[in-house]
Amino acid sequence: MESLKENQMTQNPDVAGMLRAHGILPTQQRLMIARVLFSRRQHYSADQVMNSVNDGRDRVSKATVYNTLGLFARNGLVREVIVDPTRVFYDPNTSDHHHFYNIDTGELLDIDTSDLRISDLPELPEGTVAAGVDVIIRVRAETATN
Amino acid sequence: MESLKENQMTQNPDVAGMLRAHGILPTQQRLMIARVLFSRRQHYSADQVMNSVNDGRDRVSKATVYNTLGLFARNGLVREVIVDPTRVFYDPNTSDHHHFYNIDTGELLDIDTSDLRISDLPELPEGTVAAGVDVIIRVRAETATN
DNA sequence: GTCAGTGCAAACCCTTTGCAGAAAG
DNA sequence: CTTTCTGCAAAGGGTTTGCACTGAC
Repeated sequence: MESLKENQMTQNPDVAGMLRAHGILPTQQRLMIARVLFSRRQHYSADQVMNSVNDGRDRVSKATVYNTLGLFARNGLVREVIVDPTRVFYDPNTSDHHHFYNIDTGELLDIDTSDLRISDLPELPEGTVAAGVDVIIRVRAETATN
Repeated sequence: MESLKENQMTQNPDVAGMLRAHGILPTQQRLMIARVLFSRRQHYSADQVMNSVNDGRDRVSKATVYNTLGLFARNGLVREVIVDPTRVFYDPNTSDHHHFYNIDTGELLDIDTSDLRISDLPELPEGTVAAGVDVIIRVRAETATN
């Protein structure tokens, strides 16, 4: 039990604390979902989270997965990435960065802010305040014969 | 009949020709949809196109609206803008440009390329070729209490 | 014991599809 | 006349919701 806990800790520094820090009560299901997101630190669709969480014996329902991801996003624990009209991706990396999106494979990759500079930001439309900047570089598989 | 045609021409330079130039057979319904897109030159969700096209007496079915917008997008007549997981926007402006998206109102505004410069584009992931760059500046209504 | 969280299934909404009838060339 | 397009209604797929049960504190 102690070793299990230690093992988890190495991969996921205090997930429960992260949840609390974002005003989220750390329940079992939420912890399971958060561990998936923060151990691999990739991008996940709700469906992928569903599968990753439920490959073991302990199960989390679909409704809870969706509700929890929405909760995490609202509270700033993860970032929603909108690149595909058919599904939302959740990104555990909330620091300022951008994305490659492979339209053939559905793969999503981070682009560090230092690798892409935006200058001459235009004035915002009247009566609005900035809420975020998303840069998506769409790519295709080179071999795509199409 | 002549004056009607002239009137349309002022707003929409040769819509039929545009369709043909993109390899699209200009049928009545497609012309009606294209006229909506190219007379006001704004951004439309499929539903907004549906409503605009069908405010008159001549009607176009929902299936045809969706299929036609998809066809237009595949053939490069319009650009799909993915900013909201709940709906796709269609942009009759196919020149290189970016967008403001008001997450409160759903309003979409163009940003000219000259008003926003991207430099230091990172190397593409191995085995991929560029397919497009989308920059979305998300804004909120200033007064949003939320 | 009280209140928030969870699970299930059904509801939702946008979008796509199957197929018969209509229109275009 | 042949081929493509259109319309309708039904299916599809990701996401949300209603409500009773469970678990957290």
